[in-house]
Amino acid sequence: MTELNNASIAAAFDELGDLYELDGVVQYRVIAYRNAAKAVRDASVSVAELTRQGRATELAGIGKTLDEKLRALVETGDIPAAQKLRAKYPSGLRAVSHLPGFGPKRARRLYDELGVDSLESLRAACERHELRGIRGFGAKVEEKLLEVLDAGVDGTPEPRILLSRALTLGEQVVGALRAHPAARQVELAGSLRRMTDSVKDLDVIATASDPAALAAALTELSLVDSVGSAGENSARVTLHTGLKVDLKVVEPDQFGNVLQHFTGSKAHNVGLRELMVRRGLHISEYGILDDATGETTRCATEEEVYARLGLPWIPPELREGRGELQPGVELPELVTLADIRGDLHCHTVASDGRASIEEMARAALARGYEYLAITDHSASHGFGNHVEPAELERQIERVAEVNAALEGIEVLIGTETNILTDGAPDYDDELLARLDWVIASVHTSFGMGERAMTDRMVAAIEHPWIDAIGHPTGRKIETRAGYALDMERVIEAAARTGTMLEINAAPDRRDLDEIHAREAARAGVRILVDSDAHSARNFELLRYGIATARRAWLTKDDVANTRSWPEFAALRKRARAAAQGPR
DNA sequence: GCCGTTTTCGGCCCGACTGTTTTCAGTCG
Repeated sequence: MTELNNASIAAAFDELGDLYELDGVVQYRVIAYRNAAKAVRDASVSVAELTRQGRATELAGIGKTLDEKLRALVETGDIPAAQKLRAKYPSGLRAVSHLPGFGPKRARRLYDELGVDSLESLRAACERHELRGIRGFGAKVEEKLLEVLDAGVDGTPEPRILLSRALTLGEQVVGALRAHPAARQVELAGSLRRMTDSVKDLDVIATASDPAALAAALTELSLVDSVGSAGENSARVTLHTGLKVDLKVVEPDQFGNVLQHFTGSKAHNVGLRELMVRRGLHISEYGILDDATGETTRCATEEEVYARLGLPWIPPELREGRGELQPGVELPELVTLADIRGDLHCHTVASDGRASIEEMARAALARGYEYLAITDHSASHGFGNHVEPAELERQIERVAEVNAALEGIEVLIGTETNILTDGAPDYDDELLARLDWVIASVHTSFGMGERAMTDRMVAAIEHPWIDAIGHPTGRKIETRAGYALDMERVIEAAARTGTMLEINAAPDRRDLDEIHAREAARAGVRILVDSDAHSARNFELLRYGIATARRAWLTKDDVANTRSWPEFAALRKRARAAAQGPR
């Protein structure tokens, strides 16, 4: 049997939550399943393994009952309660309940009264005007529903947009609005401000001398394709790219409350309100109501909001309900882009990059870097753009020449060597030993089982000349899941051998992700944040790797390439082995 | 179904919007 990963366990809990909701159980029970799904999804260790060890209840939100359900899922591959409910409610009903404006209650009513059990039977019922006879439904609902069904909406969520793309657009929108004479403050909020992997839409919060004028200004931007609404203090538009933008113009004395509210996340805000209600404070986007005095406090800044709640200001990247609100928690001083002093993963024309060694080195120098490793693809890359051993010998010479010619930066000769299916690199050790730096990545045979893939990765980690693992899970955001990997074993091996693990900053990778990076750092693994630049401009992409590092609670000290070259050089596995002398 | 500076029972976040209703349930963020 294939190993149950956390994502599939979370999906099982979400499904069971939906089914219970259709069944009409008390809402808090449904919420418990949703919370459990999030806890499993956010868990940094294998929940299946945790369950087998009898430790699943250590997760917040997993109690006796959910532990039993977990055991059934791990042992049999399914949960008996889910099987029963699936037999009771046709699978098409879940799709109906996920239509816009629909939920479990309305789906259930149509099922009970009209026998609607799929999108097809729902359409038929609409066309026969049967819905208007049901309490709570009318002609308008039928009309809208047919529109939605004709548009091909099927209840599955719309694909999310990669952060890099949304942020580029968001910064253009914000820049344009800030330039407007009526604008005072203009800030991005929402998941974009939290720097999540991808976003659904874009929230902008502003203050202005003339709110209606600023709202109108948004609708007139050349980026805008269509205007949904524009009012006295808000506007909603869709950009040419399909991204929706929501602007809210608020009073300056509540800017802090609104910005905090719309930055989220939902989990953070719910957690914050639950925590504060016990202290007699009720938080909303309009202010903080104190039970004791009956007065509502409005805050001009977010700092004031958190201060009024007795908390330090929490960086947006940490607002995910992942422990940032736990009493007594010490918030880390997060790593910043300015802390980075070198990049250990980039490509040149020798493989699939666009620039020469010198161009890359000069660009790195211009960014203020103290070191740069040239790491072209190795001999079996498989996409045509690879470096044969003889070519790598010539790269060693070229890099030495550039390094000698350039003042102020250490240009390192490295490679991004492929990890073959047995875990070996695809250059021989003698050649690898002559390099300054070796990063190793999986680029082939993604389909191996978890055991074999993990063995492969651990073997690479244990290799004496492999200094770091590049994009360790191989995931592509919104496109493909990573290959099957037991990350606990990978992290343990990396910590034991002093092998670094990368946060690859390519915006569609951000791999390691924030969950694994946080766990790796906790285990004592040195984390790299690398651009994987394929052109001089690509060094800019490092900000997305830094965003992931911050979401992983990493400090400057957790990230290896915040160090000076001499300090970093000494941290490399090859340097540590040399320091220990011959074995 | 979970959980505990109101702890083993009785709570469990906040407000807007929508379409249907004469006072509100359900959905959404």
